[in-house]
Amino acid sequence: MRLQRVVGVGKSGDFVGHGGGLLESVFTGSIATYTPRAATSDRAGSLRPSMRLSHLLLPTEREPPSDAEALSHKLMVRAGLIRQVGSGLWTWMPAGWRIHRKVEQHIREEMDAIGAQELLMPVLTPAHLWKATGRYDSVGGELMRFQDRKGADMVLAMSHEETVTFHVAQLVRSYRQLPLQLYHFQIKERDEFRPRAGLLRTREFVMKDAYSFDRDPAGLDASYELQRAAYHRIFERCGLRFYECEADVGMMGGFGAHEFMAPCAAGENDVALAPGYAANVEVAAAEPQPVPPLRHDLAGELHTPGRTTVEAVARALEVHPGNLLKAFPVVTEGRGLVMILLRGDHRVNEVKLGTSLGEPFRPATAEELGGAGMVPGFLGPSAAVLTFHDAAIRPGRYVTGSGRADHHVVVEVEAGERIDVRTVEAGDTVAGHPIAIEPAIEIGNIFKLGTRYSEPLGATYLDAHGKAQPVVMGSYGIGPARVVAAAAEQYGDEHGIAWPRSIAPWDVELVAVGKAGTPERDAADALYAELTTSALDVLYDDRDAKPGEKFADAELLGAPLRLTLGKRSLRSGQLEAQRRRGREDVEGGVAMASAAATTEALWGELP
RNA sequence: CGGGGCGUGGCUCAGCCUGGUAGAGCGCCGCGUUUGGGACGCGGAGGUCGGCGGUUCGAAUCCGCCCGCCCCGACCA
Repeated sequence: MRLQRVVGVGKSGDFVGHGGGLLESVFTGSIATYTPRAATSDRAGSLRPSMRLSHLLLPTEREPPSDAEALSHKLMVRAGLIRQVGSGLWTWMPAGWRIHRKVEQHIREEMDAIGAQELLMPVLTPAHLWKATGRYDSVGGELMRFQDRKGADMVLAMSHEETVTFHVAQLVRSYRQLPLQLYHFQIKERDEFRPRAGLLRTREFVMKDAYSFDRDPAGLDASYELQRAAYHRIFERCGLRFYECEADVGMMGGFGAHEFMAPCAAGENDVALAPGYAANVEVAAAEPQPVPPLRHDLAGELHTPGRTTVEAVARALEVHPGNLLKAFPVVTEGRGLVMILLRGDHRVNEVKLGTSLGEPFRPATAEELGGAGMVPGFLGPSAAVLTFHDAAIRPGRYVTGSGRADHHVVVEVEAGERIDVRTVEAGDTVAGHPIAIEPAIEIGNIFKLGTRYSEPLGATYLDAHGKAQPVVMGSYGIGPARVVAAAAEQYGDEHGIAWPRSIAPWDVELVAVGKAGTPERDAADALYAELTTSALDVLYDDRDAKPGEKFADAELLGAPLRLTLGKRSLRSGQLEAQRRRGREDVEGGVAMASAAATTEALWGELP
């Protein structure tokens, strides 16, 4: 079962800041301290339970920052959750940090539940660890490097494989100590080329990174599966729409990876989706859409003056672009000039191409093509150059560049070896189902690392036969800030953010309509006091502001339930209640006499 | 790093072309009237106009260099 929620570190539900007299600073709320709370599966963490808005630093804005484009960026700044410090650098304001901490806590509880142990490793890291694994040189400008006052090379960790493996190398000696899983929440520093979209891509962010250490690949498979299942529970608890998909292993190295993607308009990854299938387009493979056969009357060499693009040639010859072969010349270190042929209507996927080639490549220059006797714009298969055909190229007749200017030629392509390097397109099929392509933000990933780090860092253990074996590792990351931003993307509307209840900064916002000293305000004060003893965390808007402003701020901040108490309530004995998701009024309201219990029940039914 | 855009009070912006006492709305402070969807009146506070240099009698405005921020691309977990 889940951990019991423990509350009670804080002093009370209220805080009266400086400036109040002695009498005023006697707290005005009830004693929320040490109130036992029922464990609820999608509740997270222990935070100061309730709060008066008049004492909260919540810098809401009527207008979004002029440079914001992504919905989450606009809304999170407007709602007073985050403020920018520099490019890709953000401060979490108090309300926003509550959300972040709730996400962290869901993650923490699920990591603990699979037996992972929390520790904390430093950001500042001696460079020799990164030199040992080769990443000091291989990673590039994203890794922040500098020297300390003694002149020692240092890095700011962008990930902690090196550090955690360093410890395991020292501390784990025996197979009896394995398997082992360690994790922490720590700042990562990545000097991104281009931070963007508020929190979606930043240069500094908190990451939960977990690492598994096993005796052998079968053990890794088991650990990986534990993490995979925990990830599903975490993102479900956070209320996100998400899917797991096949991923490229990228800079982490290793031999297996899945990404957890949250679909949203501002997402910077494209994901190919079909029933039972989800894959980053960087790895996605699908059946291409068929093209009609090439016109029979075309044959041999064709005069195509000035037609240097697929589109121009197809239009001039009145054929489908898929009847052409497109040539994509690249240069690799190991193989020199290489020609990649694709169907004319397809686009090369550079990540897939890199994976297929197994080495870095760059586009060939005009000079290099000229040196090989080729004319840009009229490229085609050439016996002189190593050539690969994309998997979508079926045997048949195609129009392709002839190798000399202003001429194309019809060629017969036969069956043969293929590599899959094209970008899949909406409408291609997987197992007969057409795929859709959707933008998404990566909120987590899991990698099978194998011995990529344990070998260079000497992380070995003695097996039952007394023989040294490298520890087999996995690595598992989640960016809580991206989880928060993804929720804002998915549940934001023109009024603000309708948080899933499990990560909302407060469970309920109580809006007092009526200024201080009125009977309705006194009633609201009393209700707040009562609610602070319930299982719910309440934000009490006790400001002397216009009702419209309070409602607008409540909708911006997005507590899943809003209670309103005003004169009407005193007359009717009913509070008004509105569910934030869909801005839907609770029919009949909530009886003041049993407000706490009813509100808890209502909250329990929210998404 | 390539292309584009922008930097004027806490926020959104005008003023710049055509040089001449720094403006508006919102927000903030005070007083009053208001009070169920971002009210109104009166009075206030707040800005080295991103920085440095140049031109000029005079620069937010013109010129040069630099810095910062955003978007697209490249790149990237």
